Amino acid sequence: MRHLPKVLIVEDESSIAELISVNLRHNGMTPIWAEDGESAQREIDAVLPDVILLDWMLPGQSGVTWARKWRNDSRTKSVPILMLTAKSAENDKVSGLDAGADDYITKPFSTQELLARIRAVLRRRTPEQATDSVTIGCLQLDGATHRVTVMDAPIKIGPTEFKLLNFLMHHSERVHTRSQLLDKVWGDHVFIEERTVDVHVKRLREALGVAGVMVETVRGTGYRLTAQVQLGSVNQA
Amino acid sequence: MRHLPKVLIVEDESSIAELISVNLRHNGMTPIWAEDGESAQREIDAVLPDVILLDWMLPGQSGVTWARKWRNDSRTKSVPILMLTAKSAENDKVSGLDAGADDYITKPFSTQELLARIRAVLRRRTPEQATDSVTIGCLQLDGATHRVTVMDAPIKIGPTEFKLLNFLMHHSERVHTRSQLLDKVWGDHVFIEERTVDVHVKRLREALGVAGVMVETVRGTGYRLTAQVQLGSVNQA
DNA sequence: TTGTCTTTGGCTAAATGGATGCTGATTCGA
DNA sequence: TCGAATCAGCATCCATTTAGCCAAAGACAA
Repeated sequence: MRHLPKVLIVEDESSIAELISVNLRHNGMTPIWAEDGESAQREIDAVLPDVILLDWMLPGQSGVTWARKWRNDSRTKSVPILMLTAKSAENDKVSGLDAGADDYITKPFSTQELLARIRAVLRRRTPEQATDSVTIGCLQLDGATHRVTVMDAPIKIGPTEFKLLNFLMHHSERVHTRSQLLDKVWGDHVFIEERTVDVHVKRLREALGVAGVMVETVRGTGYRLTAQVQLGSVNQA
Repeated sequence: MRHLPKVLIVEDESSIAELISVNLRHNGMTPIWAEDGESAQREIDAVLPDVILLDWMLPGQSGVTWARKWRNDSRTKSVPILMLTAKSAENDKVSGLDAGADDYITKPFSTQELLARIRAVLRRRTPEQATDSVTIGCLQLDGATHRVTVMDAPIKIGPTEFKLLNFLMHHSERVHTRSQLLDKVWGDHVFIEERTVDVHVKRLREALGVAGVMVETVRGTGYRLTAQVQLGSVNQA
């Protein structure tokens, strides 16, 4: 059973917020209302929502400011934001998307459209990022502290390589195609060339040093992390 | 040869359709153009496309209607649909998402974006290949890790030999003619010399080392994988 | 701004796939 | 039993595919 998606509505007009809430509730979602950015922040601190509906016009700081703030916070970075903009002011769209909104909806909007778009962003699978620690062979990764050690020696590793390694270690001894890696590590809404995975694999190997050989290429298929490193070719002598 | 993804473009404006077609063709896809829903339906009946690009505004029934129809048809149910919506008609953008579209793109769009989304949608929908594992005698093949072991020793094997072995192991103790193998392992659309199977069987035997004898030749017929290896020659005894 | 990280595209080396022709083995009829 | 016909094994060549790698451009944060 899937949990009910929590939708944080940041909207100063209570009538609109109420209207949206009723609709969301009728469609199996849990609305949470905040009338300004500050209280929205408190709600986010308490429970991380699945989607944020953000009014462009808010008392105090504008919605764009909050969007940018949340987008920069690692905790809320991956929460989709839908901007509600008045009229179809083109500039709003630009700055809204610029601030990191995932979509924008112009008021007045039909509830059908709103629901459809919320569902659309919910449908996107966010990348899996486990935060526990794993050990594979001489490799050790701590999800909480973002630290990787090879034979107890800490190594320097970039953010993407970390995410990639995190996924591979949680799903080791198994081949992943580049597509699967893009979906699982980057998320399925990103538009990235498959070959880009190669580059990150290369850099991951580089960063791992001697343990780099644990990242194996499975030609024609993808990549695999293994503890059982093939030392030489084992076919007939 | 990998099959080119077929993209059905349902768009009444020939200039746009042409533009998209050119771009698709340049990126290794096969565009098929239909002016309206009816002809699109005919194209679908003929050959099932891999993706449908559907204009929201169509003569006759609107795109949403067709999307819903295709989404409910078992044959087309799993074909991803990308809706093309006109930006000017903000209010009309009651999205086709609820009708079952997988994504939507607002016109005008960049060709980059269009291609990226098509690729993303193709990636997402690609079914996983069988990843179970089989054991025949001392031979073991694991689809998930893409590994083959002979007496627990991993062996090096190329993609085609892997597929061949995978098939043979799933259908062991049975003779397969060369053309059956071509159909089942290579696919029934390829045109390859039957003798080429011999070459791959040879390479497979080589890769299997001592277990190579498990791949038996049935003269005049084809090949068979067996656990009960005949040790001596079986001529007149 | 600068420096770091990400992404892309191109180039190259290596691996792989497929065809072909030769050779040895097997079958079968005379 | 011999010899022709057939069939599979095998080596090798060439074209294609694929992954590694690099450099440059873009994004982004400090």
